[in-house]
Amino acid sequence: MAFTSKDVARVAGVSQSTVSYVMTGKRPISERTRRRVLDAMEQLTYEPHSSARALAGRRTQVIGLVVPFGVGGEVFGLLPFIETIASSARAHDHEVLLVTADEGSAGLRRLAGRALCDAIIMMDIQEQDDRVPVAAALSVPVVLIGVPADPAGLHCVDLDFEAAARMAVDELADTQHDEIVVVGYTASAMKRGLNYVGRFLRSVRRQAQVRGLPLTVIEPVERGREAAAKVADQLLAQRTSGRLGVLVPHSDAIVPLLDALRKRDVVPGRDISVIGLSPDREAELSDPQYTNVSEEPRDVSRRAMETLFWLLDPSSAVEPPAIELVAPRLTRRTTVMPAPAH
Amino acid sequence: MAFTSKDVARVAGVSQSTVSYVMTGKRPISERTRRRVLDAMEQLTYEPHSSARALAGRRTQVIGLVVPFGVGGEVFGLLPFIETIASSARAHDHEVLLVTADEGSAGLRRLAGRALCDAIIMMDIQEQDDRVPVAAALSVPVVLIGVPADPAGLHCVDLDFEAAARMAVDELADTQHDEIVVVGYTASAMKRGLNYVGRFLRSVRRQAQVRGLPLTVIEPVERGREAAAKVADQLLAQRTSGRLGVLVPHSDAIVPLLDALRKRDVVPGRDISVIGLSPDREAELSDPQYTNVSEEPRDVSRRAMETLFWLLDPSSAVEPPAIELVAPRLTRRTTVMPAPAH
DNA sequence: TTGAAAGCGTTACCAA
DNA sequence: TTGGTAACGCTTTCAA
Repeated sequence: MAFTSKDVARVAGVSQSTVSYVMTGKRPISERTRRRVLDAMEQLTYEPHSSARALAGRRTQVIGLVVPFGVGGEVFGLLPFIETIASSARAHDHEVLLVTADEGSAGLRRLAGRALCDAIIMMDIQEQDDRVPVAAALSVPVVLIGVPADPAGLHCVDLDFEAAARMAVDELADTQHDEIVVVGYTASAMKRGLNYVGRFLRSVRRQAQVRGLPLTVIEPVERGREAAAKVADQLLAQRTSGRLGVLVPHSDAIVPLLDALRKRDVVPGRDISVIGLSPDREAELSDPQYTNVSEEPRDVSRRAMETLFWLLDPSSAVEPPAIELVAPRLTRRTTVMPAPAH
Repeated sequence: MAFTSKDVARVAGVSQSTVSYVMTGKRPISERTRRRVLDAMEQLTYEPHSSARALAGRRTQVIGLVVPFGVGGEVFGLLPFIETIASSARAHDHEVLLVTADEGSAGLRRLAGRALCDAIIMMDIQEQDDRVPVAAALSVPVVLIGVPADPAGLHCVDLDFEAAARMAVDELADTQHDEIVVVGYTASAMKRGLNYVGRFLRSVRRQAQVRGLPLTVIEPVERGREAAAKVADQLLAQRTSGRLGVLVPHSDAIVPLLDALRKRDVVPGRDISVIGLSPDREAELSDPQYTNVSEEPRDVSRRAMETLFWLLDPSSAVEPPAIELVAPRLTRRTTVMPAPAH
């Protein structure tokens, strides 16, 4: 049998409303009363009933998190996002309610309609995303991790994929490569229209032009090692000159490709260059460790949560930008040929 | 502005309690009334207020999920668990509230004390786990994924690690190996006292004895490729006879070890045998694809949820066993030497 | 500085 | 088959 604030009030010899005011701090309380109430709480190991609190106070202290489950593919590297969001929520005394993306707009309507949460973080945004207009019309604030074509007034936070593309192209240009091939996304990823696919590819094209490098995009690319083998052969056929740089924006595709190249006695970092777009951990644990541009999930999540808590309490700080892009980081490892010393 | 059941009642021309009974179905309602209420709901896009419902009905329709975040290591292969649990919860019209393991017992007390959920699933159980007695004393049912030394009356569901060990040893014995080495866990995993570490190792020892195979356990094993290189050297020194079988129960260690062996021109499946304990997906995507015993996260999660919903509504089915072990599956790939044909 | 009491939006009991 | 109403355990207004 759990205790209520009424029990606490009785033990402390005060009114129930006083107990409430001690908890919320919304009214000055004499030190003597405060002590007695806190002691009573301690003694009873009192915990406030969250539903009662939410009903009366119109605040659930819950953040809804829409994660890309059940949508097929690309759950790679998802955990750091969830982990960071969960810990940030806890730091603000909020809980995290998980909703899977396969519920689509219905999940959003349920979260808001049933007053299950105070705010929502939505991941895995598509370039054209049905859920975005729905989210924008919701009675609770929504922050997107990802940038759709039309954010409909919602706050967005994401990696700066345009900058990521530029950094990768620049790295290859600076090290005197004379040709770039992008090993693109899978047909299913393209069909899902993930927002960053386009953002990355468009920026690669632009920057390759700026740096005067010929560019080919191999697309779609299927998964698995047979597909990787085919791509490897294609790359080697493509390699007219000696300095070909390969960009692989799809985490899953990198390791199979490196394996396929090695099997053909083509050593990445000596005979060919490869830069992946992937979590640092993948790049470090692979063999060979590959040069990568990181997706910075922790930074992105942290900023998204800051934006969200600002929306919940705008007085607290200065308004975050509507679209906030986190700078990627390129880490040089072993798979890019150094510039020839001539 | 959201509508309430009172609004629905007004539109339908019935009392508010009738609206409630239409939703819960706990009282016979004439078809005519039912239709009018449902129409009114539709018209207003009414959604019941979850906190009000939870307060009055003493049911939150929320499942608390304690996941191993923030505890360092071993979040490998976690997603299939979460994904299966989330989808099973939805199928029963329940939400999932995420709590991270780094909160320890405090998280459990909060979940139950604040009436945040109706039941709890706890993952990542240690052999001696402080949280287990706390969980057992809670006012809400708790199901463990994992089997602690003392389950304190709680229901447990997990892979049958004893059977997994037996299967792996039998596979090596049946293919005429004459020596087994287990590449054990990291010092940190051992210190955390994960429940299945002991369950697996004890069973390997027993079964090796049954099959009359000499057994060595290398432990602790650190992460990364230098550590893997050291282990590889140790294995090759160990290999007195021609038929050495290696068991690697730690997912993270398998690929680095395979790489290290290959670098030493020792081909797994020809010169040495390796069986991993890991998700199937890892075993398939690695190069070479290795023979593994699967952890069956989906089966384990599904059964855990069935047990949990039985605890919430015992009338519905027959009581699940207190400790439910899911049979592992061994998939032969390329890393076990076939028995010599003599 | 404190208390009493009116909600918050449901569920479920008691009557009709 | 239905309606009225008392909880559920808080927050917050109004009074003192």
